[in-house]
Amino acid sequence: MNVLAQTEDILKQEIGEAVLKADLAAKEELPQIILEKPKEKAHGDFATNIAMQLARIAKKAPKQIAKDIMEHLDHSKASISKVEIAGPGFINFFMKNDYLGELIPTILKTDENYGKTNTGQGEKVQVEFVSVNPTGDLHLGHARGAAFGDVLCNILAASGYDVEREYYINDAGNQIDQLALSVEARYLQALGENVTMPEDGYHGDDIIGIGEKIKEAYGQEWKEKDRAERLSFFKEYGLQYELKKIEEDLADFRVHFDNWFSERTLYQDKIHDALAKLKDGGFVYEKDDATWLRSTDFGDDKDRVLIKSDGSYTYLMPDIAYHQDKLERGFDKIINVWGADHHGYIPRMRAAILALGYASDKFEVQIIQMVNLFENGEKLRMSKRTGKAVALRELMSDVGIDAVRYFFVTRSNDSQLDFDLDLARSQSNENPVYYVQYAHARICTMLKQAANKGFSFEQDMDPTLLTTEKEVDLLKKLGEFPKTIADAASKHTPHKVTQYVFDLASLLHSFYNAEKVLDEDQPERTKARIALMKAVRITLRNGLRLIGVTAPKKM
RNA sequence: GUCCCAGUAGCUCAGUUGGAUAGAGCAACAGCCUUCUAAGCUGUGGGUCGCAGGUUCGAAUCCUGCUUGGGACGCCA
Repeated sequence: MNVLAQTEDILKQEIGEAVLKADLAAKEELPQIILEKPKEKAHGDFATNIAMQLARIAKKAPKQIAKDIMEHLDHSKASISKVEIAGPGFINFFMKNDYLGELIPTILKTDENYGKTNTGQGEKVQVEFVSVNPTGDLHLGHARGAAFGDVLCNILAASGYDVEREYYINDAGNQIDQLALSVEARYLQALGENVTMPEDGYHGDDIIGIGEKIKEAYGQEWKEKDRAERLSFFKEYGLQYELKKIEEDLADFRVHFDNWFSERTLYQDKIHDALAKLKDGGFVYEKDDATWLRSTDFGDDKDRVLIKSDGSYTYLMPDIAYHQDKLERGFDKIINVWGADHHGYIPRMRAAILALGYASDKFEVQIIQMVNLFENGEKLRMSKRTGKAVALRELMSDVGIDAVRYFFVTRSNDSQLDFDLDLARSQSNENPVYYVQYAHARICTMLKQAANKGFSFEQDMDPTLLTTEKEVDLLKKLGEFPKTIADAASKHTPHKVTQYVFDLASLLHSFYNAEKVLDEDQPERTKARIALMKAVRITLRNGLRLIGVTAPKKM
């Protein structure tokens, strides 16, 4: 499936044997052989720095070592066409690139599976993301987390990991009581009463909508009722309303979850179990009428309250129980996608996990840095409280789902993102998503033309006819796709997929302008190029699918 | 004050677990549509990789200090 990786593996092995044959190092001294793809084409298909690494062990100059290795290489076994020594001791390999011939048939055959590998080997990974409190609209920052988490899951799944997507619903505790109070205020306001919003209430427009809806459905009915009963009803009503809206917004954003986990379910016994376990370990103590976790034993900079002096839990306590639950479900790794404002929370969570007796490397947090929104050259401040935040829904209809998703996964997650609304809105070449989609649409048009002109789509084409520089560049890039995805998956860097897809589109456009695909005078070459175009189309589409962006047939 | 993230071309950002002459898009400039989609292509200019030390054959990358911007430091969530 991954022909490029096979070529690399064989070459690495052959280098290793050459080192041994040249008697430069003993087998156990042999460092890991690293092949890199040189930036300069003139430096070959692969390069290795092994000679420099061996300089100490072999006690020879790197250039001499490189020469020794070169003389002991089996060229035919490793499909090498030429070897050069360059710079301080790099060995550059120019490959026969036979594998490129197999590439197109492989891609056409595997089609929508091209790019999938089993590098994850079925490792069970759970990704928990978004997990917004059901107290307001999803805004820009959440959208970035949603896009990141979703694409991360996509590439993990494509690389043979066993992935589960989970959303943690904070449907218990203080913020949900505040939601009930906010709904109450909006309801009474809808009835024309002059009530002020609670101090810690939620001021979003959506809550106003809830108040209106309750008024429409029930009129004055809830105003008359007992307050506790009323608040209890408003709490459930508001929660269901908010959750439904969040789920719909996410679905429209093409983000779906396998599991929606309710915080409330922890209150049956899981919190007690977790607390008991922490107590058994001796990591819990009482002070000032509160119950504390001695998280400083595990690297936190201060101890943390688990149960407040009024007897209620802090946010941390159920969250510890939640993480214990997740770990007990047998995942090899749980990845949490959190906003930048929660990064200070990591040490205490990690401490709790250690206190519970789990290995801390099973727990990973990906921090999504802030999104700064710009409009008319001015920075807009986002805040849930002021209700001025740009909602995801608004953004999707404004800018388009493809552009939003693409934009968010273009940047590395741990770097802040400036989102220019005017730029994202503009349906022009400034927007990179069109560039990639256009490449796909272009190929589709070509293939349609090919069919109209009666060119055959047979797979019996001759790949050796693809010899121009642009063709070879395209082929090599196509061959890198599975490795790129696997790499992005293992390093948890979805933005590498966006980068790849952009590079491939760029090569396609360049090829398109330099060479004509459909040429009646050269039927055999045309056949080969049509096959190449089909392979590029498949790869672009698969890449875009991983990002969650559509691949239009025409634009 | 402590901790986390970032500082790379005018702007927004990449930079392959330390590699060769640091890249892309946008912006600027000059070209390319009787030819499969010009939402495209080709070329040019543009850099003290925040600053200063250190580690080594080699540092944008690793270490230390400093500096700038953002964020977090609650018996809120």
